Amino acid sequence: MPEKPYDHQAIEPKWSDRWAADSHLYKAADDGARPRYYVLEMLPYPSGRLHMGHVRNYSIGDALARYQWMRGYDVLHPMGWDAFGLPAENAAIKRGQHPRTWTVDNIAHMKKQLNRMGFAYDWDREVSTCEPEYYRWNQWFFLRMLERGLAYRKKSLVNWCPECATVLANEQVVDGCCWRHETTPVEQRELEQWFLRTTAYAQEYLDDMNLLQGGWPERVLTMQRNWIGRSEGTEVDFTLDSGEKVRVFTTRVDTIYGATCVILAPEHPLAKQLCEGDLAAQLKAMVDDQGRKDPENLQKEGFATPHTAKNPYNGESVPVWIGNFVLMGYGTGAIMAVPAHDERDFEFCQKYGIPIRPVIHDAKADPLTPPALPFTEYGIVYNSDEWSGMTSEEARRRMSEKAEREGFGKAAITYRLKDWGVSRQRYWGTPIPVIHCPSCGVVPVPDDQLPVVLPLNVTITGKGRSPLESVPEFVNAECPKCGSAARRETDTMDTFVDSSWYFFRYVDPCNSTRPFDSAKVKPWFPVDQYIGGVTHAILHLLYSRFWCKVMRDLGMVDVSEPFKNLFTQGMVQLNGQTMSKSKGNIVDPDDMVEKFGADTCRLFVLFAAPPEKDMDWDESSVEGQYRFLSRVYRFVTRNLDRADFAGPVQASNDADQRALRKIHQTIAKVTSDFDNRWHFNTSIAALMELTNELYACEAELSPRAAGEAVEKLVLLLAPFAPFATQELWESMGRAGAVFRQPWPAADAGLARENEIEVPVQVNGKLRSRFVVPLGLSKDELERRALGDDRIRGLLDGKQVVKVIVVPDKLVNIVAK
RNA sequence: GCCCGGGUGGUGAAAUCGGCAGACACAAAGGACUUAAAAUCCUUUGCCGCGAAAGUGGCGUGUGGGUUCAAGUCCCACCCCGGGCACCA
Repeated sequence: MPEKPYDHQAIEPKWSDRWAADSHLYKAADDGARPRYYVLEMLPYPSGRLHMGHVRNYSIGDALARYQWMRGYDVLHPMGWDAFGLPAENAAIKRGQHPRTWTVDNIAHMKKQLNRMGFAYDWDREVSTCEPEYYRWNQWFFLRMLERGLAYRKKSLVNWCPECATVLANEQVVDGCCWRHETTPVEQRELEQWFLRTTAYAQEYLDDMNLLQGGWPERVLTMQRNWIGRSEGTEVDFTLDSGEKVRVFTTRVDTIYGATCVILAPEHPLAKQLCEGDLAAQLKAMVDDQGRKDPENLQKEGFATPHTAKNPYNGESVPVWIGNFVLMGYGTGAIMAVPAHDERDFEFCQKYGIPIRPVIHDAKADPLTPPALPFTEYGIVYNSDEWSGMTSEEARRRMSEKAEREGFGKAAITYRLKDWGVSRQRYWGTPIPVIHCPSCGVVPVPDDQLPVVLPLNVTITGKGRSPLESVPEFVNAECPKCGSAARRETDTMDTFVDSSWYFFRYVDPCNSTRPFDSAKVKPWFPVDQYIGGVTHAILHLLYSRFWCKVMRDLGMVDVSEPFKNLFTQGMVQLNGQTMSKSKGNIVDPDDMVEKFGADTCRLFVLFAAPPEKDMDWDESSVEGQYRFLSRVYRFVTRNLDRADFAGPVQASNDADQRALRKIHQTIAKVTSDFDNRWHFNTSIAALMELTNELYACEAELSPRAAGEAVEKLVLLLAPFAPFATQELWESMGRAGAVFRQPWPAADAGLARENEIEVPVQVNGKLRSRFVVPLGLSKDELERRALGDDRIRGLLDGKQVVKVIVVPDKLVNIVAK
């Protein structure tokens, strides 16, 4: 058969249409004995177009899924859609387009694009988080949390993005600005908001990290650890002169004899009482100022109150100050200042002339030489009554015990993590299912009235109130308890709620009586491999861990952690900036797909860099991938006539042996890349090497060897280039989907080289090489190396001190 | 400031366990085929020398030291780039 030119435009649409109409090809068996579950981190947003960042992400997951299929595993690899409350959606509504219609249209477009790219998702398990049915289960979860005290409503200072006109979670504030609007500083507003008690599991997040160790990147675990911010310390009550107690938190109770004042956060509830007259105004000014701190150049400021507080350990009364650097949101909102042993306290007390009294000395230094201040390390306690002479560690423990025994404090653990503020004043999101009744208060919407759906006749103003408030049909409700007129909650949930559990819903996407059937979920969990960007290390990935633990406590799942393995792929950057639709610097795959085809496009993104590495977008080398695919295509098509696919494989000549060796070396290489490190750039390089080798010995190949070459080449390439390989598979007269074929096994015997070139070094410098049979003994290698003509010349007049022989690797002669 | 990554040809990169640095590509140059072009195929290509040539010598993985027969890889110090954290008591 003559070779055929590779024509992606003829081949690819043919298969993408067939696959789209035949989606059961992708369906994994529910009763598979050893299923694998691969999830690509949440979903393209239907408001955006597919860009190269997505293509890279999906190409990685797709190659893995196809490989696992070929290894005989049932693989669940579904796809879903998220709707974000983005300006784009809001703009659609403003244009008078129904947001749902608009979204559905965009999903259809996105699906077409993904289909055109040949990504092998299980479309039947698609989950769309913007569906009322998904809202229903978000609401159902919310109500379960409300019942258990895991959801609550509280008035508090919250982050407000003026651009989004909504509240943000702490996790969504980046450098004091909104994560979506990097130049818009976040304001602090006091609002009544809904929270989810993520802190209930603070310790569990840390403890369960040993389930994730090894499977998650260390970097992500560290970020979460920092974010959770566990500190062990002591809470101690200082007694105010007014008789009231003020509780401080410290990790260094061993330094308490060095406490020379107590400092309260300006927002501390006691601060108002302690500041009268002029001080009240000063306090108010400081509280107002707290909201718009410039994180870059913060100055420590404070002022003294006329009050004192008594240290329960030494009975000393120290002045009470108000300080802007003391955070209300951490610990108790009050500290004891030990300027000698804390850098911040030192700076503050020096500025205001507050005494500095050292009580810890360096264990390695002379006790009589005071340490350079501030001395913040552990050491030996002195000047501290009966505690003097103890190590810091011992004093911390025993002083905490005393506090507890005598009732003025206790050992305490504090976390930096705060509860998740989920209220949003956006249109787009799951309505929070409660009703405010003038007589009954906050009343949950009964389960049988779920879902509470978003109204359609809404105007988006972008002003500071939820758009839902202006829709009377939505707002006006009846109290489920007493039946009187009531007001429906107009806050919607953060859309991170959607992404917190969608991968459970994938398993049972059409369930209309529960979020999912636990029995169906069981065999698939935890997710074997989750693939996504590192950007969600402390957002989505922490929320998902929270949700999973809640579901476990509800008895719905029997895993504590949702994702066994996490892979964070590198970002695709354009001119140094991460490609993202919010920045508008996206590169659409359409042009490349049109010109070179989806297979080329996928090969290209996989070949450009290992998947965990960030890559700068530069498509100048894409033609090389097209050439490679064409070379493969031509090799296969022109060898089809003579190729013999049946019977035992045997080398009948040198060319056969060369080809078979390379084939099996390549199988081993690609297999190990899949099993170990996913460096598909080297897998593809190995396939190019194989192709080059096959071209070189093509003329002499026996029919059986040619058949073997064709078959293995096509199978090995199948995870990366599904369209071309499917076409070739069919042209080979084979039936079915190529990615359902068994993955080829490497034959170590055929892969073995029988000769090897061994370099010879003299004093570590390469001087010669010679070819020897593989497995030659050390002695023989040494004898041959020393007998080499070039080496003999170089060693002339020198003394051979030592010969290092690494069998099948190298010989190094040390000579003087 | 603290904690992670990373720094290799003109470019993307490879070297997986301390063993031939630059695989595989891109780009470039030259050649074959062609009336011509495209496509394809072949050759050269880390840097600096010597040689008419086959060859051959030196240098070379951010910098400076060290360990080792042998270092891109291990150790110490430093520089640069990227990311995370940063009044968390």
